[in-house]
Amino acid sequence: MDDLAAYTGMRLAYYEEKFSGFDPADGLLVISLIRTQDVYVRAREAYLARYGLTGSTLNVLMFLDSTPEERLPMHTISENLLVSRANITGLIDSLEKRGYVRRRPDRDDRRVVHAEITEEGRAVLHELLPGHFRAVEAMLEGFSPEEKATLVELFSRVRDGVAYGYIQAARDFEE
Amino acid sequence: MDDLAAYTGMRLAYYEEKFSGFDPADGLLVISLIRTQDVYVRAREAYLARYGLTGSTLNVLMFLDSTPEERLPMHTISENLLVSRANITGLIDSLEKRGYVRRRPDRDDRRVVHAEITEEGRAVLHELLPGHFRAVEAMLEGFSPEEKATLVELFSRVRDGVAYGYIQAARDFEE
DNA sequence: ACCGTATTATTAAGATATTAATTATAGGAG
DNA sequence: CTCCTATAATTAATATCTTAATAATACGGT
Repeated sequence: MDDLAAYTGMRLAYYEEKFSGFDPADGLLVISLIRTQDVYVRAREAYLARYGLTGSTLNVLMFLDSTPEERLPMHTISENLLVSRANITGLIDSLEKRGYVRRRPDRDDRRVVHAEITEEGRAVLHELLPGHFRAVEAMLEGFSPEEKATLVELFSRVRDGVAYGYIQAARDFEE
Repeated sequence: MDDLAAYTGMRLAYYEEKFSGFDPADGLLVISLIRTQDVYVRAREAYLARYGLTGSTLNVLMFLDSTPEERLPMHTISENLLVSRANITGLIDSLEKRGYVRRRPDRDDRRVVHAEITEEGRAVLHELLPGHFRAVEAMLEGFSPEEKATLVELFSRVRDGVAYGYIQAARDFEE
């Protein structure tokens, strides 16, 4: 048991007693998920900070870099990256200021603004990605392909559970 | 394949070609982790918003509610919840304003300030927790005990991987 | 007892995110 | 053609979190 389990164990035993029927295993799973993402994201942020980027700006650059299209409308970036349009406006502002992306008007629809990665953007991205990929591979080198596949499948089922369980159950309880 | 995989598949195939040796399975795993936590956290925030709380304020209330001690020093809360002390100051400010917690001076060390949950804090917490626990159980009802245990163990190994892989590899690459 | 170093909590400054309001443009119903 | 509604991006207002600076206190070595 690592200190996460020791810490959460105390809380979960308390709530198991107080709300009989609550399974501490469920609580541990949820806390494990959140802590694991937190630990990973913090490590990644620390690495990206050397290049003046954050996880969010990296996501935008990678998305613009890897799509077949030359450029993409703001709302497309927003929808794919699951962040608000207002936030995309700010992220593109930040990247544009450094010359990593460019804004372009849409040919047909004057409401639409496209964003496009520049050569400078590609340069910094391709400078940092090898270290990033190597880090991810090192992080996961202890996992077999089967274990990785299991994890991805379980993640997918947790997301389904959120949609068809968490939200629904919370609504039921409200009534 | 859900739309997460469809979306990430495009990116990952691109980077697999571009940086040969990068395993798309690793990329998918990392994106799955982040998306899964994101989906869960957003659903939880939506539920907690009905009670005027956030995930962070809930964590503080649960931590103060479930410890054997009457009250806890600010720095103890900070360390256990893995957030900065400045942030704990703000969260306790916010909860104190609503009467859910109380600040108390330390008997011996005048630098130390303790926080303590109030009856009002316990009342709102115990009002929302049954729905919260029920939601978590509903979310995970499709998982066997073995699958839950597997997931928790794999999470633990991912965290180890971050510590001994991601950070180390990033440092190596830097030199 | 005194000094220099730790540590605790807070405040200040800055980054990043969200929702709601605003402005401009599109596009369909009549 | 003209409204009316919908959509795109931005701006404004907030909230939350982080790091760095600050102020008060503690404590060990001499």
